[in-house]
Amino acid sequence: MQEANDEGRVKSGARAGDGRKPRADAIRNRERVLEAAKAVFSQGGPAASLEGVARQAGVGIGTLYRHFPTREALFEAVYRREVEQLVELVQALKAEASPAEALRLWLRANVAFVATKKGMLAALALATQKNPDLMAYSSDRLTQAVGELLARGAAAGEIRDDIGPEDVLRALIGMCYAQDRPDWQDSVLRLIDVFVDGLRLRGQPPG
Amino acid sequence: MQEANDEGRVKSGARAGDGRKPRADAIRNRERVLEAAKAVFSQGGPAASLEGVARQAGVGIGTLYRHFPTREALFEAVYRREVEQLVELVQALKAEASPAEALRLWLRANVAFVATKKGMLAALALATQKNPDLMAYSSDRLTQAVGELLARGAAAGEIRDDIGPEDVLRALIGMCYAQDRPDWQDSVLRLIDVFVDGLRLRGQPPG
DNA sequence: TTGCAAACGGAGGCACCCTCCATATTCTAA
DNA sequence: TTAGAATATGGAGGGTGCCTCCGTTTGCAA
Repeated sequence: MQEANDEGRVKSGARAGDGRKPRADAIRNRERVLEAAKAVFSQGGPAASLEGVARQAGVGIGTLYRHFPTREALFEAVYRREVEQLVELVQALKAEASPAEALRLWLRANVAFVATKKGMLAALALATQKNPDLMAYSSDRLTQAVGELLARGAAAGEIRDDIGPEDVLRALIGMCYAQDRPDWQDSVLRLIDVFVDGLRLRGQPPG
Repeated sequence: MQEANDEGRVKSGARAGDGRKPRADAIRNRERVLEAAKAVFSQGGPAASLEGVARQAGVGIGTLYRHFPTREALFEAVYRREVEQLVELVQALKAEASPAEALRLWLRANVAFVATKKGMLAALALATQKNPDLMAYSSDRLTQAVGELLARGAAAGEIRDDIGPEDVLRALIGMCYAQDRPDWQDSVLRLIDVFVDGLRLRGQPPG
C-alpha cells in the first residue's frame, strides 16, 4: 500500500517517495539493460526486439519489464542519457579547446551521434509523438549547453554575440535533416566548418 | 502519355518488363490495401499490424504480401501517394485562389496533414532511413510544387521573388518540428499567416 | 464454354510481447 | 554471523503478428 511512488515521471530507478535505497543487483541490471538497449535501438530502430535487449544484457525478460514497463519508458531512459552525455561533452570541451574550436568539435560530435545512432532517430520520432515532454526536455538541455559554449566564445571575443543557441541548434537540425545521400556526413561536416567560421569574429584578441 | 502510370520505380503493380495488363481484381485489391494502410499507419504508426491492414481492406494476408512484399514497400507506396495528393492540391488551389492565398492555404493543408497523420511521420522517419531515395523524391516533388505557387505569386507582383521554394519548405518543416505542446497547431497556423504576410509585396497591383 | 495463368486467402511455424509467480539474492537487525 | 523479510530475478505460458507456401478461386482470351 505504500509505494504510491512511480515518481514524478521517471519510474523504476532510485528512491523517491519511499526513502529506500534500491538493491545492488537492481542497479547493476538496470545499467546493463540500458547499455544493451542503446546498442540494439541504434542498430535496429524502434521496433527492435526487447527480448533481444534482455538477451544481450544477460538478464531475463521479466527483469527488463520490471525496470522499464513499456518500450517507450526504456527508450526514453536511453535517450535522456545520451542527451546528458552530450551536455557533459560540453563541459569537457570547455576545458580542452578554445571557444570556437570547442563549438566546432561539439557540433561534429552531434553529427557522429546522428550517424551512429540512425535507429535512435526513428525511435525518437515515435517516442516524442507519444510523449512531447521528452522533446521539450532535451531541447532545453541542449539549448542550455550550446548557450554556454556561445557565451564563452562571446566573452573571449572569439565569437559573435548576436546568434542564440536556438539558432545554432536549428541550423544543426536543418543540416542533419537532409540525409539524402550516402555522403551526407561529409557535406554536413563541411557546412559546420563554414558555419563556425561564420560565427568567428575577424579581429582576434591577443592569444 | 496519359498517366505514365505512377511507376517510377515502384514494383508490384502494373506491367513493367512483361507487357501484360494486371487483372481487374488485382488492381481493385491493391487499391483497397493502400486505402486501409493509410488509415492504419496514420493511426497506429509504423509498427501497426499488417494483418490489421489486410482485415480492414477485406483481403487475405497473402494478398497484401503479394502486392507489397515488405512493410517498407507498403508504406512507401502510401507515402508517395500522399505526396502526389499534396502536389495535386497545388494545381487545384491555383484555380481557386489568389496566389498568396493559395500559398497560405497550401501551407495550412500541410499542417493538417502532419496533424492527422501523426503515425505516418514516425513511419516516414523509419522508411527514409532504410531508403534515402524516398526522401529525395518527395523533396523534389514538393519543392517543385511550392515553386509553382511562388512563381505565380511573383509574376502577379503579389509575392517577393527572392525567397525560393526550398526556403519555404524549410520554414514549414521547422515550424512543424516543435510539436512540443498540445496546441502546437494553433501556433503553427499563426506563424504561417505571419510568414505569408511577410512574403507579400506591399504595393499591391489592382485587383 | 473452356482452359489456364493470375490472383486469392488462410493455415502453419516461428518470433516476439507481456504477465505472473516460484525461486534466488540482498539487506537489516539482532 | 545469521535468520528472516524485503526485494529482485528469470523464464514459462498464452496470445498476437510476421511471413511463406500452396490448394482453391477467378478473370480473361480463345
